[in-house]
Amino acid sequence: MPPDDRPSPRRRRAERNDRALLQAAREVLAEDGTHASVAAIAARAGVGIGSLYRRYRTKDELFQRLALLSVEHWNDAAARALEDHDPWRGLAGFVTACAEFGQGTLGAIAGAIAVTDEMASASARGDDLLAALVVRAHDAGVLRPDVTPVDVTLLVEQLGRSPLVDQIRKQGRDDLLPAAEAARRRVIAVAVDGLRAGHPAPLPGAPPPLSLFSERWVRARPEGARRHRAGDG
Amino acid sequence: MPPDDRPSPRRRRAERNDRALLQAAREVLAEDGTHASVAAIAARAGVGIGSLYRRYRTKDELFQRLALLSVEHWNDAAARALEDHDPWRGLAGFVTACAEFGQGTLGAIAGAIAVTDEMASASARGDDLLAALVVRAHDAGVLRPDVTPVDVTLLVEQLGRSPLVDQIRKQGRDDLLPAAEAARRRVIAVAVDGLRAGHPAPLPGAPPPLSLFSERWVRARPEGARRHRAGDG
DNA sequence: CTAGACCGGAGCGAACCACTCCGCAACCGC
DNA sequence: GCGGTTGCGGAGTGGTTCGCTCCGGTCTAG
Repeated sequence: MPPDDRPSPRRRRAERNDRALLQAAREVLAEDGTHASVAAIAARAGVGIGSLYRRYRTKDELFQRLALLSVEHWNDAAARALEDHDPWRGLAGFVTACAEFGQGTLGAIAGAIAVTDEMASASARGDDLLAALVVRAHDAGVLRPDVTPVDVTLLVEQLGRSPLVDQIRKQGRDDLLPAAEAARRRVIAVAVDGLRAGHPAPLPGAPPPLSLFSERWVRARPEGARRHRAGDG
Repeated sequence: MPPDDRPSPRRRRAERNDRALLQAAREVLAEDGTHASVAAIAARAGVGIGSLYRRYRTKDELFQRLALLSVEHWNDAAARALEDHDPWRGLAGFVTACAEFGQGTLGAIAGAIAVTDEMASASARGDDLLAALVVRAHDAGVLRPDVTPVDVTLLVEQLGRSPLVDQIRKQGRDDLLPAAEAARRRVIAVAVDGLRAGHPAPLPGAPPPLSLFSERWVRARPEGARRHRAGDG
């Protein structure tokens, strides 16, 4: 083993800054969506703009790294869920972990950044892991039978952002944050319990198609000429 | 009664424009949050900026009207739910109606606009109506006993925005919109079913305090000097 | 045909954006 | 101690977007 695994105070501070930057980016992205600014991210992280730009050459590069880490967190959570012998506890824990991690904040930059090969392959692996989780739960009869992996993914995204927490953080009411996060966990628990088997009425409509996701990450239409005329024709 | 209740083509068009403006504002607010611009709202409504500013003196005035209409929709839905003799169907229908209406988009402007007396009193009436709905459902034993009205409100807000639908709308993929909205309804159905009585494990943590809401609408801190130092202290 | 209500959008100053550049302080080998 | 080096914070910059005003054009009423 290398005896010098304490890299250097210099490097340690840089790594801490990097973590702070990524966490700040998640928070600002949750609050400001597409309009999240690098200045806001740097300020939230307590780091200068210059430091941010030494680590990431552009804003897009920062967001790409954020997206990759998010997919990897998804995969880790799914792999850990599969190790749990209880199919329901595994699936419920997976959804809860992803939701609390803030998986839903990524929707804001979908279509705004380029998808790297690394992201695509990690995401494909995530799809397989989730499919395995869902199949196992279905076989055990603990998951309501009309739920598909796409439904689960959408639920994770839906729960992965808390308007309450985001807004309280934006207002700087740090005193209310713990209560807001606790409240959020209750809402997540309610929604996750809705996945259980044994509901009287089936889900409405047909299962959602996979294309809903595959098309989400293509770059947005270059020209924003949507017409919604309200005039008198 | 006035015999002239067909006002005039002029006025009818103005009213149509107003409805289009309000709906466009809801959509743009859902997509862009705090940064929603009047230009985007007017364009989405297919209306000139000048027309928007003739009807509403400022951007804040438009948002205030939007907030008031949202509270009134909440109240109407709650009153209609109380007329349903089935306590569960009433409550579930209420949550579903509010979520699909897009009640959650309002969180973005909470703290950014002033609260009028009209909004405050309508909101107070809404609290009473929801409390009645929840009590009735609890008495009938159809609602999981550890759920409070605050939990229900938070769930409505959580479901009241669909990242998927918002982003697909922003990308202009109108062809995918129906599928996205159908998928959204399934997620809402899952989460609402989680409110039912008969779950093995109680909700985590203590019931959330009312202060989470009462404090949300106060104006944001005038000075944004939050400190999150990441330096080496 | 004329008067005027009502519309759309160009234009304005201010604010904000992503990004660059540089002076400064903390760490290193010596 | 001490120069060299490394990473740092943030003022500066050109360009974009903001909320809002104002005016020429269009449709309606009589």
